[in-house]
Amino acid sequence: MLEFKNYLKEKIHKLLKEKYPLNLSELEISYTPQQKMGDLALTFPVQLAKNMKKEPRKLALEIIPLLSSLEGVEKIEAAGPGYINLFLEREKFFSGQLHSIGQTSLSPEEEKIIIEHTNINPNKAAHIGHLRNACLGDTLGRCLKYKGENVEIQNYIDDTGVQVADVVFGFMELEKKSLSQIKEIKEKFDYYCWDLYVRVSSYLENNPQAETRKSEILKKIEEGKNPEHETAHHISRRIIKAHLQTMGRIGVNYDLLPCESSILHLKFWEKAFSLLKEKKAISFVKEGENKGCWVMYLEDESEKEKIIVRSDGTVTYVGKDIAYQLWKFGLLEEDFYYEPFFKEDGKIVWISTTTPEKESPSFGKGSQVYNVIDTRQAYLQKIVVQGLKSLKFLAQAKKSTHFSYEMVALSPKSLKELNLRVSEEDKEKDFLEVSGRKGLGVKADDLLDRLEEKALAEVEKRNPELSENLKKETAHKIASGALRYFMLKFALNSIIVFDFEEALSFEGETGPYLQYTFVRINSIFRKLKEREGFEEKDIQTLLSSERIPLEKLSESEPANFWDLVLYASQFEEEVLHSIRSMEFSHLAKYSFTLCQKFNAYYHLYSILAEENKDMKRIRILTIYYIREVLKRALSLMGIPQPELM
RNA sequence: ACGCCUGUAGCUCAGGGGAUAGAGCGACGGACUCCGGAUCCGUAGGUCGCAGGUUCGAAUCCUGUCAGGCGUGCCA
Repeated sequence: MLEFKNYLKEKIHKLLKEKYPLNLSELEISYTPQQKMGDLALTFPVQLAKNMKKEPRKLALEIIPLLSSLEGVEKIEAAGPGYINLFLEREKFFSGQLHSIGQTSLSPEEEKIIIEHTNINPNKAAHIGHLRNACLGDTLGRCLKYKGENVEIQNYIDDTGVQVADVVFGFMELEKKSLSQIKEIKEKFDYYCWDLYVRVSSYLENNPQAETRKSEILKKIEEGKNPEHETAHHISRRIIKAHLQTMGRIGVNYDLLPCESSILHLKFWEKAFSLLKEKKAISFVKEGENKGCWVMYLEDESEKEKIIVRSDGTVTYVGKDIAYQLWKFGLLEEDFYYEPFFKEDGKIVWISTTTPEKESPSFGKGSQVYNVIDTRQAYLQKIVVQGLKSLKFLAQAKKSTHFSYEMVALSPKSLKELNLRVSEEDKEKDFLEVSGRKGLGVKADDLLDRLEEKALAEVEKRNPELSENLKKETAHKIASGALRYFMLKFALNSIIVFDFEEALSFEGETGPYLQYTFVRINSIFRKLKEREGFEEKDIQTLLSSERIPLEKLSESEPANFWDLVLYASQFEEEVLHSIRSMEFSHLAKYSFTLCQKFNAYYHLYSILAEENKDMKRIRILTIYYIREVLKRALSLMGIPQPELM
């Protein structure tokens, strides 16, 4: 449809530009609210009439005869306040759609796009908040790749930060464990650290004098070559592996893990610092409360300046982030070294190091960068972009996108279910922020376990004859699909107040509903093969042989057929729309509606039992078309496609 | 105090100038001897927070206002 609309726009513009003041960009083509009004609606006459001081409806009627040469259009009508509605030639359109399956009319616009997502502190297990981030980032990546873009996924690891230091403190000071003792811990390590981190946080709150030791640990971790550093390194690497495994469960993976430790040791910041000073992007404060600091002034003068380098000479988090952002664009004249870290499905995830390695791919040097971080980081992201602007990297500043979304919070009901204790003050609230520090959160693996357990029970109920392995594999796919759809279906601005019952649902607007639809279609094809020996390759014969006699359809079928096909044809428009608006709930909603339309159709018209050959052929082609579109939609959302369920 | 976001059906949310405001859940009532009931069909349920304004047209844009959330660290 995207391609067809582009053709229409250009053609209409060409036909009308002599007579009317009309811009190609203003020529929006939308859909009619009802099939009987036609398929596509041109709304421009209303606006045009205003500019020309004419009556809209008259203008529409005046224009219609000029459009008679549009290909693929059967009928044109004036409608409503002055719209021009187009009726498409159905057979031609449907046939065209079938023949172009597998081709895309989207095309890349960038040299290379870098997406940074997940970014979990490597000191505890991943939780539901991290899952939202990963699902969004991963889906963005999948959609951009579908569009043809060259995409690199980075997962930034803050392996030298205070959060890791906290857990090092816990092991060394609270548990008095040596590194070898830590290595011997057999329990799920990210869970172990989750609890320890909570203990440390409350200990530090009650024992402020311990901060001295913590600062010392932090410093030693940065310095390297000491027990604190070794411990931190062990913890972070082991937890990163746990995170990669967790994310692997829902089909999320990465190309590169850039580490803060590498940024420190390779002196990325020093390079960025001299650049910032050289271009006068930051200034040294001699007077006042920020005396001795290097600060950046914001474009928006109402906002106060942001400290980049503290009066003791240490750099803040944003400072390091500016250096990292510069590197992503290839603007730093410095690079990491890389080594393989983890293998997944034969694909290597690389990690940054400080020592040269024999062979490694090239990373960074993006022409566009997306940072997937929740909305609470909006201020800091703004400063990172300001940094680029101040350095006169205006093009890169424009191509730096904060992919912002609201947080995941916990409902009071979920808290109760988790047996988490909450302060009196927090009890009053409608929802509670997830907090690793307080241990308030649903661990990602726990949620996935529960989803898999429930899915397995459902599979067991329906397909008891399957092998154990197949049951488990199917349950895993359903669990993953349920979670991914759940994380995608909310608009970015919407806070997800997490509720178990809702998240564990497999009915209604859920991932499994979409998967079920897909399974049903495949089931028809499986039966066609079993009963009639009809195979996939026969679809191609059906397609190429003769025309599709839509006139053989009767009663309500033409309308239902056309409604379904026309909607399915909008897939690529939806993908593009989702990318442009960075709102993947559009894609989720679209896929759901497509399934609803299919399921309604499915209940009305049978395929296997249909005796009329022409009708059967049309229906087979229809469900084939829907399956192909649905397949692509699911894969863009990272929702697995089970054989059965 | 300032900045950003949110307020739509009992609940969770779509729709973000255009034709009759939609889903899911929950409630109630139904569905094929037939391709999978994780499905489908129907009924009830709405002053789109409130008040102004712009427009041929406003849930949508603007202003004000009320309510809630999140930011505004020499934390990360």
